[in-house]
Amino acid sequence: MIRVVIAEDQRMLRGALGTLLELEEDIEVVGQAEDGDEAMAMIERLDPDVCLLDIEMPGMTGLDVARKLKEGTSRCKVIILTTFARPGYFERALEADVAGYLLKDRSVEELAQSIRKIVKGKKEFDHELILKSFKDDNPLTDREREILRYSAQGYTYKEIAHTLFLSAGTVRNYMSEILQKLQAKNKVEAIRIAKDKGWI
Amino acid sequence: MIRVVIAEDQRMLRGALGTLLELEEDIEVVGQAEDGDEAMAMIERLDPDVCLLDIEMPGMTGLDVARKLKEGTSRCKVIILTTFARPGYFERALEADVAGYLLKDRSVEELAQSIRKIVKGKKEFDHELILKSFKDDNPLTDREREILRYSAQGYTYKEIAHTLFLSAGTVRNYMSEILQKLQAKNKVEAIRIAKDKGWI
DNA sequence: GAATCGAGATGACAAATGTCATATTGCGGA
DNA sequence: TCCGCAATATGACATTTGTCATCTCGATTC
Repeated sequence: MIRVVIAEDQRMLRGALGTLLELEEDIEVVGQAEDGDEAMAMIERLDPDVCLLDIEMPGMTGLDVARKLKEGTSRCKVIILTTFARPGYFERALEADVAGYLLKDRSVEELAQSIRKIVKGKKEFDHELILKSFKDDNPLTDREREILRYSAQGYTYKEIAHTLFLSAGTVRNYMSEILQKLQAKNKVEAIRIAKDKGWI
Repeated sequence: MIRVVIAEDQRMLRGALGTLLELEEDIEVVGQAEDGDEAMAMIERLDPDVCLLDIEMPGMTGLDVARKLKEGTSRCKVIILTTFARPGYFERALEADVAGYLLKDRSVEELAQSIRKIVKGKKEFDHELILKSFKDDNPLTDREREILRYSAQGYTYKEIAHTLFLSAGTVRNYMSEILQKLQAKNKVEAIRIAKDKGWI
């Protein structure tokens, strides 16, 4: 019997997934969490074979949970299950050594198949992801990403400079660089592009 | 037997929903669409009792479909089924005379109950929505919304002015007004706030 | 018919944003 | 050791953004 924990904040999908996986002969859903923190606690307590993690959840994201599990001693295999085919997310998932990264654009039946393969030690990544991740490499440095993130919150350069202990001019320079890299004509467009690709 | 069409772009949820509703004694899922246009065609062809429409789909949104159905002669009851408790969406749904507006934060079992009630002529709206819609009223005029939407795409005022046959100064004036209404200190923040509330 | 209102325009101004050239420092590799 | 690169800074500059007072031109209302 494969013991599974599901972490997904949207109740309808979480419940449906639970019911349908439970219908499979060889799978047992031992826990359902609605946010990252609950998932983390549940995995440590129940020691399942596999956990399914959504990325965008309140509190800890699925990627946060994956990173933490990697640091710890858990033997639980991690499957990221998300809507977003964003190369940025995928990269970060790879860094956290996940066993699978699957899109919600699959059927539950296919998901069950993937779970079985992963338990046997295989890796499963959605093809679409792999293709994208070659093309759309994040061109931004850490600093640039940080500045773009603050900008996206609505901070002015002066405020960002103050927060990061930089001069306002430097922040402007970074933004100038960002705009060129992303081929955007202004902040707003840069933010849109970067969000779209999952770079911030 | 209650005949239902489901329109939802995310395959996993669509499939799961289909399977689980099909398990109910009195419900029959007669069609599943993955975008708004397909849903529209399917509803006209199959004449179901109820359709479940996601809002954010490629092509026509669920709200678009609801509006079109209202104009036409279909007797099909519309249920909007979405993640977003945004007052803006809710208002627009009411204008399209939908029979239900439910969040994906419910279980499938509860959804089935709501479908039954709606078929009998009742209306079903998620309480959360109703509360929010009193508080967070959209303060923006149509013109202002339009301008903010263009801004959110990354257009400069000059470009927006050109598109809408206005002067650049007028566009700036509108934005100035928008910033005050939303209590934002700049464009970026205004866009963030408005998106958050579902106003654009 | 006068008062009022809303959409749109204008101009002037201040502040923020974006571009560019150039300088310093420190670090990692050949 | 020397080279090059990345991070940071500065100053000068042009452009865009945001604020405000004021104007015109229909509609609407009284």
